[in-house]
Amino acid sequence: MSVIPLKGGPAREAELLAAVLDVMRETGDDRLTPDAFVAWARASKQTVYRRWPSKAELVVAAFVNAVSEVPAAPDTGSLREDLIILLDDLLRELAELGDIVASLLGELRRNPDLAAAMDERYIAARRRSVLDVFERAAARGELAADADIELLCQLAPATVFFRAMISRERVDRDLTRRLVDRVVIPLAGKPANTV
Amino acid sequence: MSVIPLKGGPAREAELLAAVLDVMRETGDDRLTPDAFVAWARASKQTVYRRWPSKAELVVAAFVNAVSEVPAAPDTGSLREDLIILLDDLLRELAELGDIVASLLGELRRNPDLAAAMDERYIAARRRSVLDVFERAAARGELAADADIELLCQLAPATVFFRAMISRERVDRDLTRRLVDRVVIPLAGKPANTV
Amino acid sequence: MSVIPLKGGPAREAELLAAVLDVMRETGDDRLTPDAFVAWARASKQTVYRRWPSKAELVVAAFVNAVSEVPAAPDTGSLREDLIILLDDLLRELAELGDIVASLLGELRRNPDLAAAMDERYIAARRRSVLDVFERAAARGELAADADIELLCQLAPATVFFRAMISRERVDRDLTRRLVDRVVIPLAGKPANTV
Amino acid sequence: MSVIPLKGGPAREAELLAAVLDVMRETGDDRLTPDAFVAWARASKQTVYRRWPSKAELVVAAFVNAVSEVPAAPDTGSLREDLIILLDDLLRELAELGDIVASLLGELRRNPDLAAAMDERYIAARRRSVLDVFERAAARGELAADADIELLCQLAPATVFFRAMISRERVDRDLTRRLVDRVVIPLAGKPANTV
DNA sequence: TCATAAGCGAGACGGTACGTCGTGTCTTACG
DNA sequence: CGTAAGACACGACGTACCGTCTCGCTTATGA
Repeated sequence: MSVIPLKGGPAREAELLAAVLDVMRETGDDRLTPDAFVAWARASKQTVYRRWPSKAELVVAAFVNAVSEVPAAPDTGSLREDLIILLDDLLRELAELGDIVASLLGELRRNPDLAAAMDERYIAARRRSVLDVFERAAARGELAADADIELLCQLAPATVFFRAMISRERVDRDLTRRLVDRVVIPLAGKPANTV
Repeated sequence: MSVIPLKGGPAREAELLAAVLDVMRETGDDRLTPDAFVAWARASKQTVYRRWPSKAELVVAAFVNAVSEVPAAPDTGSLREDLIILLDDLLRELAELGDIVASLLGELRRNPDLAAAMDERYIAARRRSVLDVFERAAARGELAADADIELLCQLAPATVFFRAMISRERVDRDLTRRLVDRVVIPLAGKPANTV
Repeated sequence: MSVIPLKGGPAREAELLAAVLDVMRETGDDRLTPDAFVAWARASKQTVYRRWPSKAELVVAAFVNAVSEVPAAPDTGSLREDLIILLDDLLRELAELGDIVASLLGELRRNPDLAAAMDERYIAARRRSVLDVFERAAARGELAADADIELLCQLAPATVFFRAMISRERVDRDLTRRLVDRVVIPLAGKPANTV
Repeated sequence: MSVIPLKGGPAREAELLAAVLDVMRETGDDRLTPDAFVAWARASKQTVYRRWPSKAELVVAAFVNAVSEVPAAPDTGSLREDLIILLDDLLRELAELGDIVASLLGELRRNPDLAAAMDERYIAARRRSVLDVFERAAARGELAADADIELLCQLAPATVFFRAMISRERVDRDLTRRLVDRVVIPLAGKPANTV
């Protein structure tokens, strides 16, 4: 019946995860129904559910697969430049995958396993990148000794997320620069007047 | 059949909205089914759907109804105290209604009307409170002339939301105080006294 | 609000019953919903339900009201002519009100009160007419002494009803004449060969 | 979750149709609700609605399924005996399924597809049986040459239906014998032996 | 070379949520 | 008090969604 032989094995896995995003883009947003998905991917329900035991797990897997290709933390030698690069990356991500994140938040809240996977494979990874940037800046002596790095590294991403997810305000490169130049750098840097 | 006469009119509306949260608390989280709800509230589907054309609209209405009772912005005479009060209020709200917000974010993203209602009745109202606090502080001369108030007033709530909704980190009074003392006040305050 | 003063009293009753048939004719068939009815009749639910405790009772009342205007049994002096007149009357009735009868049969079957009302005010009345005709024929000596009048008087109406209600076959004046000339008269009349 | 595997395919179809009558018998009469039915049959709404697009179609299908098992027309060699067997069969059917027929008549009247199915699978099949009986009688020379067979074969069933459905009079074996002996046989038989 | 198993596409299925519609009761305001 | 207007409780009805299961086919691997 099928003229095109269908692949199996791990290659299929990536293909299916990519199909998740394709269907979401196609149909507009996060309205991904199993039937629509398997029809689009020419897959069987069994093939999908064998790998990911629920739709939420599938979507999380597709999401972390999509964002896992982002390169390592930048290292321009400047805290400001590194932060801007990271935040602009986040901007792009949310523009493309924000719908998925939003649709997952409810599910994550009541599924600890899923939340753990999302945290480990996405949140923690990004946090690591930001911390790397800050640690390099500290090594370069760009940071105040008493800077609350844990809080500092969260302020800008939190604000970007807040505006993208909750308050639905505009999020653009102007915002990321304001955050870096008026919030993070002033709080992180050695105060000029103490020199 | 019914021995207890049931209320009608606008009084019923508030009763129904309160019932939404009751059922959600009862059943654990956002699993509010129309049948369970009308059974709990001794209401008819029509009675509900006449007022709110979908479950999402009902839940949003219940949410904004629940948070609309919060009193006006605090005015202790101190920016720091005012901010701490506001953030601790936010803390309480998210502890109680965070599940609802999380479960709504996906829906809000694809329903502009719903997002508008949520923004107008919740986000914008809270923003107004924070802005009031900052404006009073400015009037008292507590703020630097060039402070980016729009950004400043968003940093702390955004971080609280981020940790409560996305990164699922602990959110407590210690956090709100760190945010005020190490982020908002340092960025807002006049650097005059350090000269 | 209403510029036209609305009637009350028994006159309204007949008006409402007539409205039942009007709405049924308007909307095609027996799909009579209480809301549609009261809107059409500019009446209140209470006004209707005070008089007829259920939709079925209302429809039965409207039906018997509609068919109660049929004149008395014919008396042409000829059994054949009388029967044809009666059957053609039945034909007209079913053409106009057959939908109502059909839609009522299920309800009548499980509502003895309704069935009794229908029987008394419609079935029995018609039966009386047919029996009258037969009795006059018997008085004229047109009937065989051993004719099973009870059965005879039912054959033709039963066949008309069967074709109109159950087998949905064509029912016309040709059929009524066949019934009279080939069934009822041969069975009722004195057999020619016995003369 | 389900430990007992459930059948699929065409076997399920007959099972479901049988369940319709079971539930109807259980709940008394035609009060068949989709929810009660699927619960009783351990079926899904989709499973039912995929096959029969409405409750009415389901009930009609269950009815014709139930009556389609009736054996072929009797052939005792005697028109009278054959007719009595057929009418007594009809009697049993109406005693068991009369409620269903009555509750369907309204729906059949406004749904031509349903009426066609009912006619083809029930009415026409029964008519064929009666015609067979008459044709065999004609072949045996039991019928008058000018007998209106089309009408004749309808008289007795019509009367049985009329009394069972419309006039709600008693329908028993005495009636069927009266119909055969005083109506059908006298009208059908050759008058030769009376000469 | 053939058979035995494992993965797959296809899709029916059980279960449940969701929103619409029909029926009869009740309340409110008006005449 | 009876009425018009219409909100309401109750429950039937049909659609959509999620995850499980079965069937037959293809493809690898084993004898």
